[in-house]
Amino acid sequence: MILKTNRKSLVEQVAEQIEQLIEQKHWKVGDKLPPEMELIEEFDVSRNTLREAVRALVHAGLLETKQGSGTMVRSTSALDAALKRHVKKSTMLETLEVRLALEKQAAQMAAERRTESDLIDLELCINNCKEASAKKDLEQFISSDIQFHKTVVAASNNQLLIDLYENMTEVLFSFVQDFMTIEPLFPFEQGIHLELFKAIQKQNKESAAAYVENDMEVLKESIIKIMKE
Amino acid sequence: MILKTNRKSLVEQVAEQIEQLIEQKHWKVGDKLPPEMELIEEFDVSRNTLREAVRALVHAGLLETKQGSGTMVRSTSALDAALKRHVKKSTMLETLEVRLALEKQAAQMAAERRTESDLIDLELCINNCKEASAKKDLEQFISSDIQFHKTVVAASNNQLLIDLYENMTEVLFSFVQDFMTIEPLFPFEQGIHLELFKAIQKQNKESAAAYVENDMEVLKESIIKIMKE
DNA sequence: CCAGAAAATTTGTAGGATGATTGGTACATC
DNA sequence: GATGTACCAATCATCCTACAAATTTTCTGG
Repeated sequence: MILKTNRKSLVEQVAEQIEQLIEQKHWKVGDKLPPEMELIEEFDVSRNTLREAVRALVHAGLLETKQGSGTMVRSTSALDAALKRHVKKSTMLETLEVRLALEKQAAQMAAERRTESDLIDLELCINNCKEASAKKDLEQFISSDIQFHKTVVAASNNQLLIDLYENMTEVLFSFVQDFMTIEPLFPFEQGIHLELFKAIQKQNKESAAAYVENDMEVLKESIIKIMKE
Repeated sequence: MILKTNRKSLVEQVAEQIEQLIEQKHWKVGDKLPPEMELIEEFDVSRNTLREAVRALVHAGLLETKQGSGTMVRSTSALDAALKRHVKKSTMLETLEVRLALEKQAAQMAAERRTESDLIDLELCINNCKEASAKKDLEQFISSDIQFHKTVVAASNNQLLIDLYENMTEVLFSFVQDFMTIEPLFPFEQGIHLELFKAIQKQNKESAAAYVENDMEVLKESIIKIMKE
C-alpha cells in the first residue's frame, strides 16, 4: 500500500489552523484577529500566503475583513454561508418542504428523547407566544413562534439536524417576513403549539409528526396564496 | 440618503465571475482553467488578486490546483465541500437520522408526484439489484442499492432535497463502506425495494414513508452492531 | 473640551523574483 | 522496440517590496 502524497499547501495549513482556533473559541464571534503583520510572524509565512488563507475563510463566511479596520470572526461554521448561497437558487416551496422533513423527524425524536428541561423551555416559548398574541405584537409573536419551533428541534438532540433546520428557517423567513401577515394565524399556531407540546410531553411520536405536518400544510397554503397575489 | 459603500473587493468580484462561469458550464467539471497569466490578463487584475480569488474557490471545493499542472474544475457546487466538512464533525448516527428525515419526506412526495418515467427508472434499479444479488456481486449490489434510493429521492422533484440527500448518502457510505458487509441484508433490502416501489406506484404516501422508516431502522441497528465490535 | 487636521495602523492591489512540481521530449542504452 | 535517464518548458507556490485606500488614533489650535 502506497501512502497518498498528502503534503498540504502552506495556505491550507494556515487556513486550517485559523479555523481550529475559531472552533476552539480562541477567537470568538465578533473578536478582531491580530493584524496581518502579527499573524505573519506567528504562522511564519509570507504576507501573500497568509492573505490567501484569510481570504479563503472570508469567502467561506467565517471571517470578515474591513480595509483599514481589521479582520473579524463572523461565524463559527462555514455551512451557513454555503447553504444560504445554495438555497438562494431554490424556490421557497422547495425550502419549505425540506424544512418540513427536518422538523417532522425532529419532533418525533424530541418526543422520544425530551427531558424535563426541554419541556420547561417549550412551555416558556408557548407563554411568550400567548403574551405576544394578547398584545397583538406581531414581531414578538413571530420571533417567539420561531423560537418554539427551534426549541422542538433542539430537543431532538441531533446537532446536524439542528444546524440544517436553523438555516432553512432563517432563509425562509428572510423570504417571507417582508410581505407576510400571519396575524390571522395566531389562534391556529397557538393551538398547534399546545397540541405538539402535549404530544412531546406524552412521548407520542406519531401525533407529534402529525401536528408538524398539519402546521406546515397550513403555512404552505398561506405562502402559495400570497404568492398568487 | 447616501448609498452604502457597496464596492465589493476585486477578489470577490473575480471569484464570483469564476463561479458563474463554472455554473454556466463555460468551464465544466474536469476542465482545466487557463494558466494564471492568462486569467490575469482576462480579468485585468494583479497576480495576487487572482490567486486569492482562485484560492477561495479551491478552499470552497469548486477548484483544485496542482503545482506544475494547472487548475481544474472539481465541482459545480460549494455545498458539497462545506457539508462534508461539517458532517465530519457529526456522528454517523446523526447523519443517518438526517438522511432518514430527507428520504422519508422524499418518498412521500415521490408517491404523490411520480411520473411513468420515474417508475421505469425505479424498476431498472430493482432489476440491477436482483442481478447483482444473483451474482453475489457485493459492489454492484451496493451501487445499485444506492442508485435505487437516489432515484426515489429524485422522483420527489425537489432539487434542494436531492442535493442534501446525495451528500448525506455519500458521507455515510464513505464512513461504512470499508468495514461493512451487508450481504446478509440482500433479501431484506430487495423486499423493501419492491414494497416501496409498489407504494409509490399506487401513490400511497403513508406506506411509502413506513417502508423507508423500516429500512432505515434496520440499517441503523446493523451500524450500531458493527460499531460495538 | 472639542473640532478638525495629521499621523499611524491596517487591509487592498500591483508587480517582480525565485523555487518546486508536473508533464513531456529527446536520447542513449540494452 | 522497450526502457530508463537527462533535460526542458509550463505552471503553480512562496516570498518580497511598494504603494493605495480606508479606518482609527493622536495631536493641535482655538
